[in-house]
Amino acid sequence: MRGASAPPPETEGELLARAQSLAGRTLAELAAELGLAVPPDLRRAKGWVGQLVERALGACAASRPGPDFAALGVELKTLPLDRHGRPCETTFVCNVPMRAVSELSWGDSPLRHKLARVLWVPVEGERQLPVGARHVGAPLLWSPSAEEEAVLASDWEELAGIIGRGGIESLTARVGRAVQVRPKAAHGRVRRRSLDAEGTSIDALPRGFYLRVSFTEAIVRRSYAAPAQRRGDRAPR
DNA sequence: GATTGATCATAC
DNA sequence: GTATGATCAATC
Repeated sequence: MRGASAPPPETEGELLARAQSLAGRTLAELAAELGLAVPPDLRRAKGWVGQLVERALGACAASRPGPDFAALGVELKTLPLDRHGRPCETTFVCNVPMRAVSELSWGDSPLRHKLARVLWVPVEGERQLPVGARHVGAPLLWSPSAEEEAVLASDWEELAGIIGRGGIESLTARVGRAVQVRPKAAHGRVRRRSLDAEGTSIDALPRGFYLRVSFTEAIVRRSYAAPAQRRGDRAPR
């Protein structure tokens, strides 16, 4: 992706204010300001919306490891919503550290670190809407509540336990209440070193941790339910 | 219609 | 190939 990029925000408040200034704008407007072309659809540009918002907010380069806003310790996630305010997709969090997973407790897991502080930026995501016509919604700076963290930690223990015992090949996306493990690769022939139940090294398809729709839906629903107590506010536009 | 398993683009 | 950003599309 070519084009310009905003300077990085220096404080969380500045980041949030900048994200709020994006609310109500269309992706075509943001793209024009950054000198970027809008793709006809996302089939061949699946990360385009996320990268566009990264640039608009001055996040670090998209391909580098670590938080999007390194100095602030904040991770940026765009969240595609349907007309009812429900996420259209699950949310990728991080790759599964196949071999190290058995040595990691929830406290030092990549899952906890990635989700410690997240700036959620909702974006209209229905496929029938032309990409450029989609609106950015009101942002939400989030950290897991005690209840949310308890669910995430329990999922980590269960999923990491299965993988740590060499069960990666038998692990399906049905396991986990808030988090699930699914393939994460460029194509089906990609392999990564893992361990089977006997501790023998095997080559397995890389996997990632994803947040279920029900979990992210609850996050956005709560955040817009409170302000909506004043007369009939609805999902962000 | 929702979910799972598969896949796409880009930077280094 | 690895890591970033995710959505697609077959199937349940």
